[in-house]
Amino acid sequence: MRESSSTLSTSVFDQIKNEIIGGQLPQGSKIVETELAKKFNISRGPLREALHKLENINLIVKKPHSSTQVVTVDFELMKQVYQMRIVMEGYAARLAAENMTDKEIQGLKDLLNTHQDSIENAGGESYIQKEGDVDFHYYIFSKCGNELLANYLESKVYQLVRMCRIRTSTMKDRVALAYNEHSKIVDAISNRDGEFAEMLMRKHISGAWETIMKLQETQGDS
Amino acid sequence: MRESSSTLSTSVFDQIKNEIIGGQLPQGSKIVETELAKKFNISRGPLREALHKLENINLIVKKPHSSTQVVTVDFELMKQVYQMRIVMEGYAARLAAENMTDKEIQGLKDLLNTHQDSIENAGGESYIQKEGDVDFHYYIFSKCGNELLANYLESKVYQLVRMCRIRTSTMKDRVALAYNEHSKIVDAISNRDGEFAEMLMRKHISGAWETIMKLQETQGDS
DNA sequence: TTTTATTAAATTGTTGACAATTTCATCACA
DNA sequence: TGTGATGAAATTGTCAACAATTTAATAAAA
Repeated sequence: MRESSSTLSTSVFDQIKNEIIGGQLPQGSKIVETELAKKFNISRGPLREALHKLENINLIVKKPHSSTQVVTVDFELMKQVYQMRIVMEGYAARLAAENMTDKEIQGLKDLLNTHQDSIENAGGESYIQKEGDVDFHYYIFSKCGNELLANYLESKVYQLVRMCRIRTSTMKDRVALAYNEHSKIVDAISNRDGEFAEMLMRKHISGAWETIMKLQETQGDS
Repeated sequence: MRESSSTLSTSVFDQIKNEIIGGQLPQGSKIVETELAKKFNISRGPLREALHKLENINLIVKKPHSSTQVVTVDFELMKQVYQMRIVMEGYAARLAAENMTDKEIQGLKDLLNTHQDSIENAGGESYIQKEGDVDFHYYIFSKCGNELLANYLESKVYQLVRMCRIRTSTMKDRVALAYNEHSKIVDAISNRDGEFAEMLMRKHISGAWETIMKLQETQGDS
């Protein structure tokens, strides 16, 4: 996506991040600085900085003088992550209704239309909708007017969301449902009804979490 | 408070943090690694790690290859910080009402009583109540059952709150008012009414923000 | 056999020197 | 006088060696 790798540390940070999210570095696996440094052909200095950044976005956990591990996204953590989404994205929707410019709201409507098209054309192809879902949520919180909020969601919450293998996108039914819910949220924002937008967004994400929980029960842990 | 400084990096991190919050390192002042390293008698390695951590809790801002500055807490940032307090602490109160054990709720009631005593004894001495206010809020979000949420408030929000010089505690009237509002919040939590607790907490912090805004207007910027 | 010291190996924390980049002052030129 | 190029100083980024700490492996004792 972004090509900001002006320094070795940030470059390696991006690479390791992708490997963790992609699963090449498995959850819970032990991280040894010397090994990783050799792997990326850098010294331990910038590597340690990269690891620090990864720790700060909750992708690895460190104990001083001791072990460093890739985070394990268990059920409890995922529950907390979705609680954070519920409260933060809910409020972001409220702020968006209050602060977005008319032009930005029009952009949101356009985004929604492209998603509708892609759903119709792909006949419910889940992957596209999944990306669409992410785009939709990104659009709202990145333009809500509160950088602290947007930055936290992007840098800490969504990294962990990506690491959750079980996705609502695997449920075909939910694609259309999600679109309808998105549509109502856009209406509320367009009507400048912040309170309603917040409530709808909370319900929307709560619903996604309920779906994940059900899948978790039927599929077992992962 | 805490004496966790098992490593040079964390120790210096704590020291610099205190200097920033205390004002010895003024807002907006330029940070030079070599200077700071000399000041604390450490090399630049651990210092850089400390600076990275400080960047992560929003106390300094870095541009790659370029300037590093202590954050400037202007009105816009403070507004965003209080928005975050409103939404996150509101939700924490909801979770607390749902998740706190009976014993923890009793502890909250006890805490409230000690505050009442200190108000009566000190005759409205603001400092004590200010600390009491902080204790009250800390107690709730640290026992809400969501570590991510608690950690966020502690590490990213409250550091910035401390840097805001203008405090509601300077208004004597607000001390008693705050106590009453705290009391109602405790009742809602005790009654396991999460929705009400969230609403009350939102109102409580919104009120504090309104007070700050008024002071800001009369006193001018700072 | 189990438990507890003791010691060696592995790993992280720290340092000072070196390289790359940016910033700022100086000077030439229009 | 103002503007842009040039180079020196300051500052950050990177490296490889060293020190401190933890982990494990081994041996001694109960």
